[in-house]
Amino acid sequence: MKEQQYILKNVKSFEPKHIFECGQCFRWDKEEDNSYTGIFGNNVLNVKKDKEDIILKGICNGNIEEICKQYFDLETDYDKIKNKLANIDEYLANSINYGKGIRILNQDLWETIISFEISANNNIPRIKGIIDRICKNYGNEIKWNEKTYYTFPSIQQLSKASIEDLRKLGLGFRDKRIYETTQIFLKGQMTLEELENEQDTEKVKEKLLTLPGVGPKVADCILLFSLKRYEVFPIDVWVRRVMNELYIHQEDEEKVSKRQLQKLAKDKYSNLAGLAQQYLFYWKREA
DNA sequence: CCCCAGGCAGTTA
DNA sequence: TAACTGCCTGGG
Repeated sequence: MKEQQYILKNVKSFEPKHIFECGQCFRWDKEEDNSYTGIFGNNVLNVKKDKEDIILKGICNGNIEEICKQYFDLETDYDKIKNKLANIDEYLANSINYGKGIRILNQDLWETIISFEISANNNIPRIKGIIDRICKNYGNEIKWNEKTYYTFPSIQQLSKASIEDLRKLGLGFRDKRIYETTQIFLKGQMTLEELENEQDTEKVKEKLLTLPGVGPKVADCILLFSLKRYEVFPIDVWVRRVMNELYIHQEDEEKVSKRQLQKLAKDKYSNLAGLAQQYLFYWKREA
């Protein structure tokens, strides 16, 4: 495949650092020139901000423009979304100001399911390392600029890994969960299509929750980061921290349940709760 | 040495 | 249904 390039002129709401470091993805790495290189699908891409332009360059399996429009959610008007959210309260307005270039990527469902199962009780550097090793061992090679990159393995490719193989890659207790989830999709007991085609968010979530390694938080991440459900509100330790700090009296912090936080988020942010979560999360982690 | 990290699953009360 | 606990592993 040949290298392609696509330049976004004068684009608003697109900051590589915000997009790749707001916690939604694990396969983008910062380069020395502050650009980011990542792998998604069968594409390897470098994203560089140059003043008001975004330069997208890499090896694409198809037309780079169409692929990037889809992956970077370029059809969505983030200015409109941010205006709505910023009007909700001052805290949100501040956090949006901090992560104004965030976009929710349109990520592959299979990769997102496995990646967030791996994220359980884990930290980001280690999650990235584990996923790297999985791709190196079971994905396809793509060469670009003298470097070799690896795609995320398909269901069939990952099914070649035994529980012991996965343990050797450093998955720890998550090995069995990943193995069993892979088997479920390999055997067709659940399909990616049925998840993608189901319109009712609660029904998709119920299905996701039957997978080993998928609990409420992981299910919400899959819904938000791959299935475009902007209304879900994944609560992890950081989101709990930021919600406590902003909305809960200190003496009540221990008492407020996850369920109550969910209700609070829904009441405040309604159908944009997931986007609010991203801005708050990024702000709390960076600031 | 201990503690924790973007939770889940299994067990109690 | 809420509360509690163990879990692989690597870094601070």
